[in-house]
Amino acid sequence: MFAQIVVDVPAGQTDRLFDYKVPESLQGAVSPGMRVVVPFGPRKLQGFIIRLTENTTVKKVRNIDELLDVTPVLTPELLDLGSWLSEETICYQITAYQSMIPAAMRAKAKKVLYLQEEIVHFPVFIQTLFGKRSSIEWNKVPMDKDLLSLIRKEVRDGRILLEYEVKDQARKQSYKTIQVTPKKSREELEGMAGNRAKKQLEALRWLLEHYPETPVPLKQVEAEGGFTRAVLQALVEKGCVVEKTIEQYRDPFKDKEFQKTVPLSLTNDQAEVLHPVREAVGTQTHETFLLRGVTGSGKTEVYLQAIQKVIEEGKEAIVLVPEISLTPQMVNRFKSRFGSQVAVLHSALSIGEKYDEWRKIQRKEVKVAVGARSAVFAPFEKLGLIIIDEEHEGSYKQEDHPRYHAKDVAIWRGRYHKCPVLLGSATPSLESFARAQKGVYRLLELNNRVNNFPMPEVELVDMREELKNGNRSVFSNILLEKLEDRLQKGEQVVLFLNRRGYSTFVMCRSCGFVTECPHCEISLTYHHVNKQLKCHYCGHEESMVNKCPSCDSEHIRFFGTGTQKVEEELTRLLPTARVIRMDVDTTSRKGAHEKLLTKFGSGQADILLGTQMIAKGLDFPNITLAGVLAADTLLNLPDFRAPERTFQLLTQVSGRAGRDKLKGEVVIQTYNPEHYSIVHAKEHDFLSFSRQEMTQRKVGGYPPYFFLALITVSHEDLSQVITTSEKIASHLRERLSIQTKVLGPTVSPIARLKDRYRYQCMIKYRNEPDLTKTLREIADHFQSEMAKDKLFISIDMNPHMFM
DNA sequence: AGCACGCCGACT
DNA sequence: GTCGGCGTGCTC
Repeated sequence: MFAQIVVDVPAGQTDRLFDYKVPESLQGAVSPGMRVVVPFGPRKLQGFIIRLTENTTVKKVRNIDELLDVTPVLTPELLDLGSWLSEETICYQITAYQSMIPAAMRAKAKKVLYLQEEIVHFPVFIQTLFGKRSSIEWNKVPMDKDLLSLIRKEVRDGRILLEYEVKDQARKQSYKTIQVTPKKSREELEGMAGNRAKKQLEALRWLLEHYPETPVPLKQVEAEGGFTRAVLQALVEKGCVVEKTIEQYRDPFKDKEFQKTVPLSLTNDQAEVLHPVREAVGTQTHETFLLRGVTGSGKTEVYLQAIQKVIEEGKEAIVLVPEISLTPQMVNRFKSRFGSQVAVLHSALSIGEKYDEWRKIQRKEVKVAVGARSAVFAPFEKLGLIIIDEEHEGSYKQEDHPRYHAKDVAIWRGRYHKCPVLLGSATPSLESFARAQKGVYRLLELNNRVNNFPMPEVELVDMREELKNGNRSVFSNILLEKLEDRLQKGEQVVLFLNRRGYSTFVMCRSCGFVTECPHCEISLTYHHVNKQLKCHYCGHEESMVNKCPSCDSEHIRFFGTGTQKVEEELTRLLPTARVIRMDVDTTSRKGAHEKLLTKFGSGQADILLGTQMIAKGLDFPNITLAGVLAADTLLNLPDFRAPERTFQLLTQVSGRAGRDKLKGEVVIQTYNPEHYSIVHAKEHDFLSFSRQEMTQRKVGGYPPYFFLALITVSHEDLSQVITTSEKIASHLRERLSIQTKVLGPTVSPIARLKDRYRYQCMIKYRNEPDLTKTLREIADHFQSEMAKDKLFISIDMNPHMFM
């Protein structure tokens, strides 16, 4: 028997199936979707079995080395999905498959050196390298030329053994238990009476008294009974007790209690919206629903009751939530309703915790998977419903390979399982909304808030006027007044600013010199905490200078305001205010995100100041004011979705205020108060916004009227980038139809990133059936031609980021 | 991707 | 002669 295997080498030349022989010992144990270790040239690699065959045309087949799974990690469906995904997003098959399983199961190949003789017989260099060890990992060996050649020689002479190992990182957590075997123990007790094993005797008596029937964790026996492991081990050897290793899930929610909730009674609107979804679940029909529901209209309850139906039908559901809003609040709602039937796949979990949650799904121990983008690959086999909450969110598009959109994957799986897909949002993406209006998706609407609370009053503040009136602070007078008012009343405020750090750029006022990242064409952001200048794109850091490096002047000033500076201003202007700042810098530590939110929720702070991450998901009744400090930061980005993102963000931030009995107010500060995305956001008017934005898209030739593909070429050498991107563009113009527009090549909005110059070509098309094929040819052609030259060509179908 | 193999110039 | 530089091609 033979197995066709995809090996873990993401390269054009190896992006195909390799045949291996299934050794006798593994016959019957192997099946498609399992991970294996195979020899590949001189190396050993991880691979996935795609299918099993009876024959092969390959002359010199080698054996599968090792089988890593008992149950396939990829179901037949996921194997299919992976090959579709690699075609659709133009990535290697192995990349697609690897992204479907948790990181812990992606075994990495390792090279290890083993000394074959006494260390003293080796040259000094090698002695110091190994120290007291007899083996060392290759990647721990310093890249020293002389040392490497020395090692090479020793390997050739056989004095050092070079081994390739594939280590499965998947570590199951387990603990040991012991259980007494009463019959054997009684016999032994009598026999032991009077002999020297006093402790053993004691331990046996203790066990028989306290835990005669159930297994007890070893730890517990040590703690409660005060016996040491040595004593218990002796009893195990005598056969009086049996030892068992019990596998344990790491429980990320172990210290938390979930109050059980029951389905709430629905409003008429909710019931009307829920009905067709439940029906589709019941009749097993694939259909994509777009649920547009204003903030506070009770979408989540609709989700919960739709899932209820799925569980009643004996099926399973996936719920996707944007990474950023995978807050405890959101998770709680699902855990509270469905308890232990829920697995949560969250990026804040450790690799081990993610692995455990994933395994609960694989073993069918749960019915619902709640998680960010990659949870769309949850290995369920009886899917009854896939929900994508906040479907317009950019985080559903993966920005590196495979560059998939969770929505496309969800719909593919929905078709496969004949189950509905439910997209929900207060501000649907124009792509989805247009499809719903054309009848491709079915549109469902919730136009009223539960309990009919009014939408908050939104006030626009023209910051140009403020400047004219001599106010140079980040806060308009109106906002400051309202802040003071809320402080006095003891109500809470959220303030939103889309820039972290202290200031966005640092400029010398004498000569105009701006400190830029030496590796990117991006100005450095000043961080006040450690007085460092940081590049937010490559992570470069340098310390702040007092003098201009260009003209020696001391007139260095900070421009552009970030969250750190706002925090400082707040404490200056409102000394009594207790402020919590939430951005990447304060939430990078594990659990920090949750801690800060809990602190705010329990009223230990008055003002929550933050970036994107505070815009959604948080739902505190005492917030009566939401402020957007600079609505234009998003609007001015070089991206055709900028108005759409601005509208969505403003709507979301508005939704934070007044979610309970207290009336909410919103203040939006802007330099573009007449921009349609801001005006319509003020009026909470999605339909007018979408109508106007659609005409913009039509004129500009953007989605949903045209599809896009973006090709970015990058290299350390600028001229290489230009010639290559020109070649690609002209090749595309030759191959693609006349209606398709190939724009560029032009400089990328970030012209240089991590020491690489960047150019891009944009393809706008409506109907181009062979496009992915053509693009794959380009990728193959140039990548193999220039791979050694460190030329990168990235191809992004339906791009969401243009930087 | 890694790695071996092979061909070329520079040295103990 | 041998070592190590890099270009080429293969991995079931």
